[in-house]
Amino acid sequence: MEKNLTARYLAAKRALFDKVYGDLNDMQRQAVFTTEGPLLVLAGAGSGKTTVLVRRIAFIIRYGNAYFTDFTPHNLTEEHVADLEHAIHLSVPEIEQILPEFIHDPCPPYRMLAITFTNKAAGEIKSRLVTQFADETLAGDIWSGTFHSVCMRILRTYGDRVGFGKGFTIYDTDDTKKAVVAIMKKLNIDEKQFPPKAVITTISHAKDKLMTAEDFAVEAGVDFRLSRIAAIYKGYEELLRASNAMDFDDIILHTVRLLRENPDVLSYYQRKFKYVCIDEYQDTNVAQFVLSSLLSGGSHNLMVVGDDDQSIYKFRGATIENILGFDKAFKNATLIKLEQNYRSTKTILDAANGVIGHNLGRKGKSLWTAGEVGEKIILRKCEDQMGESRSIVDTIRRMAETQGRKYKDFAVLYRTNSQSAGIERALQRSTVPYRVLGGTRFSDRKEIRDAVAYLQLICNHADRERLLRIINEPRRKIGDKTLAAVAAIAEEQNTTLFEVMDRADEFVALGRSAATLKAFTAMIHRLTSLMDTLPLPDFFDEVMEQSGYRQMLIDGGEPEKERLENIDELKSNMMEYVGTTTEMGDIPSLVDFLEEYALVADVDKYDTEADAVVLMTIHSAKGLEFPVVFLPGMEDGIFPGMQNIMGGADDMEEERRLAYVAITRAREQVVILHTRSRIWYGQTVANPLSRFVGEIPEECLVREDLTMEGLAKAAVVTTGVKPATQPTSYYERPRRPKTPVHTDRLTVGQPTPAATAEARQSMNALNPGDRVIHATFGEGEILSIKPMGADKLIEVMFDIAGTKKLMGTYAKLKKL
DNA sequence: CACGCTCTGCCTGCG
DNA sequence: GCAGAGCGTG
Repeated sequence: MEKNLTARYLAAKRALFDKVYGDLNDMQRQAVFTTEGPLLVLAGAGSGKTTVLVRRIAFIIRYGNAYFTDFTPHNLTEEHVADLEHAIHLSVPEIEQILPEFIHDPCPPYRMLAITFTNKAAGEIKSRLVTQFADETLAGDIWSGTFHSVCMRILRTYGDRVGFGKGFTIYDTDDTKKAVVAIMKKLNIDEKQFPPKAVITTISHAKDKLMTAEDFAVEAGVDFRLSRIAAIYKGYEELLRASNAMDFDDIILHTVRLLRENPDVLSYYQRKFKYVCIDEYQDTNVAQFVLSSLLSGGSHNLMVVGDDDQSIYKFRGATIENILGFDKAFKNATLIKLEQNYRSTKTILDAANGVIGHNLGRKGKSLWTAGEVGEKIILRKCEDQMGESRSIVDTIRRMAETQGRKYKDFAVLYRTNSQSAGIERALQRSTVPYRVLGGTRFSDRKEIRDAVAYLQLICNHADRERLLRIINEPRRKIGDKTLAAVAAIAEEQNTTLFEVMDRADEFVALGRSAATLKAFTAMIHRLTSLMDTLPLPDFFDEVMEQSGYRQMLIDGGEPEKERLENIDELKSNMMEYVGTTTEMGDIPSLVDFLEEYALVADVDKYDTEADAVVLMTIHSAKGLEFPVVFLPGMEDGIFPGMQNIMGGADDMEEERRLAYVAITRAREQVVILHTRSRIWYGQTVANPLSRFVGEIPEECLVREDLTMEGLAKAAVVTTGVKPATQPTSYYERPRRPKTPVHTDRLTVGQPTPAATAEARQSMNALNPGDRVIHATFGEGEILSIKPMGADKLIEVMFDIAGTKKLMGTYAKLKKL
């Protein structure tokens, strides 16, 4: 009897939770309610991944392990259980009033850690958490951020334990490159034989795997190539140490080292974090995997969300094995798959499933939808990249007109940034508004880097790379010779460049340059003393004035105008930064700003509001969705790229995942484009259709041929081979079609140079119902007119020749 | 030391 | 096809 009551109580409780979370599907709900132990949520594209993540965090904070716990109050009565059973008929808000009685071991917000990859994702999680809680501060207490920001928060407290001073600097990829090149020069290593880019990638991947310079040297052994890189790695590490700086990889690496080497610190964080959640787990590398296990090592409540099929960042160190081997790495892990897709049509999902199904190394998911079949995927062949670009613009214009779509409904996603140029040109000629994402980032512009380098040097005089960057910018007549002398003295005295310059008059070797060098350090000292007395933007103005940087740009005149504007833009970023942070109470220091600046990428991110077609790489489109997606350049040699065709099977699988990501960005319509021939890196190539397109089920596709050949054939089909010599009796007798003929599979085209403005004009004047005359077919009546590319498909019922479909520009119809 | 010419090499890119 | 790097000259 007692046992029965308990069972009824638990069932009633779970039914109530199920009803309140009824807006989620079964799998999503299970993920939300599973709070204890390692949990892997395999979330397919568009399956509500972020929703689950956010709702689960909110659930744990509010109710703890309320759903799955078998805990029952000891004073359970028949009456109470009956009440609970009846409560199922109440409304959701009413039930929510009851739920607090089931709270079991809830988690205080500050013991919750949520890690994402991008600032954008972190921002989205934060804002969605705020809407989950009425109390904003509750959401604010949650530790949520990127891997790097979370690690920085830890390193800011304990950085000294791994040998970094308080104000350590973060080196970005450009600083790293300069440093590595400098080391290579010093070690006399030929840049031709060892391209710095490859060296940097190798070092970065070593760091991703938690390999130190010593580890790397051991692994390299006697291998000539690797041991040279090991030497560079070692020199680079020493340089970073001397500059009191870390690169991005180091931020993770040193945090792991800190936790591994300091049991007290590890134990503090393990006790602190009761729940750890990692987003985009398929993108994690070895270091991040180790970090996740360390931080969650106290409670073992590690939840990871990801999609092995969307792992597209192997090239920057991600190991798909983290997600594939999660259950092996964490015993008793729960696996939940989210396969219901709320984004795309059935056709799009069938296509995506068809493609990804060709991969072997995957957990195996199959997306499905309760939604509609939708439009077929258009597979369009164009003559060249010009035709490809134009047809995209034409289709956008047509769909905007006929389907009432907004421009922001369209995205053009390509494999490489270089593909954007042609499409941009076509868009520029039209009136279609567009934006291009990617390319040079704001923070990568030279003037921005220079300006920030001044600030960084002011904060950290030891910063060698930043000093070298701006020492002669503007020109101060401090050339390579002088700097080499300074560097030599610094080496000998085992001190920093700045220190030597500061005491330049003490070194005979510096001779006449001493005064110039001292003038420079004096300026930096002067600015350093101003640092804490002025508000940040005013201080920045002062730096730009005293350094002469602003004057240099002004003197540069018209060509430097944009740079000057960018400097002002940076200042307004600062004003914004000061404005937002002071609201939260702290007065932001220069150090705070620089850290934020190093960690937070550009502000000029994708703005969903502006009504414009958006162009970007498939990589940057991950996580986004659009009603209509164009995929130009679907050709073997472009996508998959040549280097992936030559590479191993793993590379091809990654490339295929990228194709999967591309297709699943679309909600309603995909247009795949390829060309007969195109100019690719200055060479004319005729690529075969992408192998990935061949993996899409044929019934998902509808083909269009806009090549010259295709158009010629279409013209033959619609207007007859040699119309003038064909007897009219050859054609069937007049007959109205019983049902409108579908034009789907008809090959249609855009106007060729032959299409004169005159032809277009006369075509535009035509309407269904008009009587027309054709050179060959004689008189007839227009049944319908459909836009096709830039042209029109006109269906005419001729009195003698029967019903024909004609391309407007070829048909030369005359209105009667 | 600054400018201009030629040569090369080229995918994707968060923090 | 184009941009950035490197080299040579005024």
